[in-house]
Amino acid sequence: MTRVTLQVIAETLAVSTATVSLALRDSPVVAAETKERVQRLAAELGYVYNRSAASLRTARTNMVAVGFHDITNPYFAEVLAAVEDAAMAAGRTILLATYGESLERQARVLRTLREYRPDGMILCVAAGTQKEDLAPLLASGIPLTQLSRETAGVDLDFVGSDDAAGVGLAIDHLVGLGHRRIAMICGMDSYSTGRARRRGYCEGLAAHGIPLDPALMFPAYGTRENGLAAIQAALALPDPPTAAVCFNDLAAFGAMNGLRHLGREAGRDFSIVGCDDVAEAAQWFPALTTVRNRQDEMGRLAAQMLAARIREPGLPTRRVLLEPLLMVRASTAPLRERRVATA
Amino acid sequence: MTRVTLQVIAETLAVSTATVSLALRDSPVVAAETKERVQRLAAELGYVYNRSAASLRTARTNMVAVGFHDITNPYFAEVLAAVEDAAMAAGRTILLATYGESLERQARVLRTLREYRPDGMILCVAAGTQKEDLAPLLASGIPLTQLSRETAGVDLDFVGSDDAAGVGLAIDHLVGLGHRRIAMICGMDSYSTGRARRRGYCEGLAAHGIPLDPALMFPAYGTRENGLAAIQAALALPDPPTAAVCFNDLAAFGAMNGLRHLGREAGRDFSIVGCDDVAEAAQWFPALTTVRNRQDEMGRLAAQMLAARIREPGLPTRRVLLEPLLMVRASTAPLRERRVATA
DNA sequence: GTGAAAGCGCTAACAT
DNA sequence: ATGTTAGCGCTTTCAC
Repeated sequence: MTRVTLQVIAETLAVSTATVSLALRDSPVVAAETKERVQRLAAELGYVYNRSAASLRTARTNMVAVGFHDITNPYFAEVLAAVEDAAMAAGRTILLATYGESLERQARVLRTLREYRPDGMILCVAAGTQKEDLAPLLASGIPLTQLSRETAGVDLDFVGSDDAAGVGLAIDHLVGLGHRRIAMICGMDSYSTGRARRRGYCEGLAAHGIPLDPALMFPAYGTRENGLAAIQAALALPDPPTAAVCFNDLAAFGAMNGLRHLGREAGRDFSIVGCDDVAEAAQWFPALTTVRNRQDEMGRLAAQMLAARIREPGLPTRRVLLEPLLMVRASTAPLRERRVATA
Repeated sequence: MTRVTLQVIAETLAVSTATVSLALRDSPVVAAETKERVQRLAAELGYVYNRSAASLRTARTNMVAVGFHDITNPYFAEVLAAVEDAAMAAGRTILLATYGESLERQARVLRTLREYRPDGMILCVAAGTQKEDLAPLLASGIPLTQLSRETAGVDLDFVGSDDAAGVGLAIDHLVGLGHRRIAMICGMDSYSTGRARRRGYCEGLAAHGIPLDPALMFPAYGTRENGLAAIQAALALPDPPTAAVCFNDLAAFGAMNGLRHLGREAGRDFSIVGCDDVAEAAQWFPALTTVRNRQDEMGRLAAQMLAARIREPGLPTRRVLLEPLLMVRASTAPLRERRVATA
């Protein structure tokens, strides 16, 4: 069984491969009757277009490479789904790779992705990524848009959310409820969202005249486990907080859980605000008050911005910050003085 | 700025492209000194291997196409992460596409994926997929392994979990706690996991001599929303259940939530068992008793089975069912007669 | 409206 | 140890 290529269709039909190629792409220049015959035979023989071959010729692959640090975090899974959807709608397929927070693995992965010659890339970089880490990519001039996390000093399209503003919303809400000792749980300085959210925290407190207490900040990656550990540490403090804003929902879930281990409950005798608004946030008990970061829109926008740049590489660079939205639910409550309940 | 290919390296160094090609792949046949020079110049010029070109020649792409119905469900996101990890470790990159439960979109997607000439495919098919839907793939002979959901009547590698056994474990557990009116929440007959889990439900009840009550089955896709709706319907029954096993964790979360809307609580006055054991299951309140389906192993195994078949296409077909494991946590409790509490 | 021919960048025989 | 040559399957001028 010989593999079926344009060649064999051309020969069987006694036309040229050029004609077959045109016919299969439904070119108006080919006679309707010829098109018809070609297309029928192609279907009959089970012809499958070979994109590698076409790419070699056209220098277009219709692939978008997506490099994410983590797709196990529901937030990024949701963003990825949106990217995939938008890309597919535009006729492009996703080439996917992940690297955790490893710069070394990220470097390897980015190189490999590049070898496939995607038409563009969408990246959410690993923590600690510097301008230099992206140098090969930058030099290659491949259309590139950064998503969620941005790298300092590079002139690239970027779509993320206004993280500082988002945390600001959370602080305003908590202060409005009477809280003044507010912890910041998780987030790190090694990636932009961590920095921005910390900034939002600091500025938010300042705006309300609340002095910053470094003891109330618990830097760590935003995971369930770290959220749990942080809340425990926070409540062990001599002068513990009465509320916390968390770097992301995962950390918030962990924190709410940790609270429970200590016989406390978010929304009753402690207040927790998350960040992201993943699908399960609304379903938790108590339902999580959190900052919505619009993963659908972020993914879709990233795909569209990339598409625009592929179409027109000379475009000025865009940096879009999605407006966050506070979703007030049940994990926050007015401050009430805790009665001393030491058994 | 002319693009750098083997050709230009060859010319600058006054050697042949064959030598350059060999040298870059670190072939032992090339003189060490030559290799050295070639590799240095390549690095200097920022040469990037062109896999499209290589693929055309070698008929290998080192891509694995992954077609999933949904990556927004944390279960599949976790499986995907495991697949990606294993594939990357074996030097392959993931080409990703999703299609929800749409057969029409699935058909398009599968065709597109095939055009990229991946070395193999890993598929979790859309609900309702029949043998005929996979016919083009089957005919093409591309290495293919099915994951989680299997299609009746096709002779393909498959890795999933022993879903019937898993639900059996859940039923045993609930019956052991004294429950006899046990609902089955979500799951549909249009995909194999739905069928298998329903079978596990029926057989589990039968094994304990409990008659099957069709009114206690609530077929639907396994989503949070459907789980919530189902539990409400279940509790509105004249003779309501005292426990439920859910098609998956998402449905279980929805059900626990629905319970709460009705003033009830899983693990106290109702028992809920999930299926999958996604990351948040252990963190829920109450922590979800659920059947662990080992997404890590499933993803890894799928990648490995596919790799084996790529290496040796003649291999006999394998069908592996992972042994499920019941994780007993806090959402289940001994049956106690409800005091009539109608206000 | 269709065909001939060249070439995208690489690898694999085969020759030297 | 290195070079020559052909060709993977497609698209694109350019002729006719």
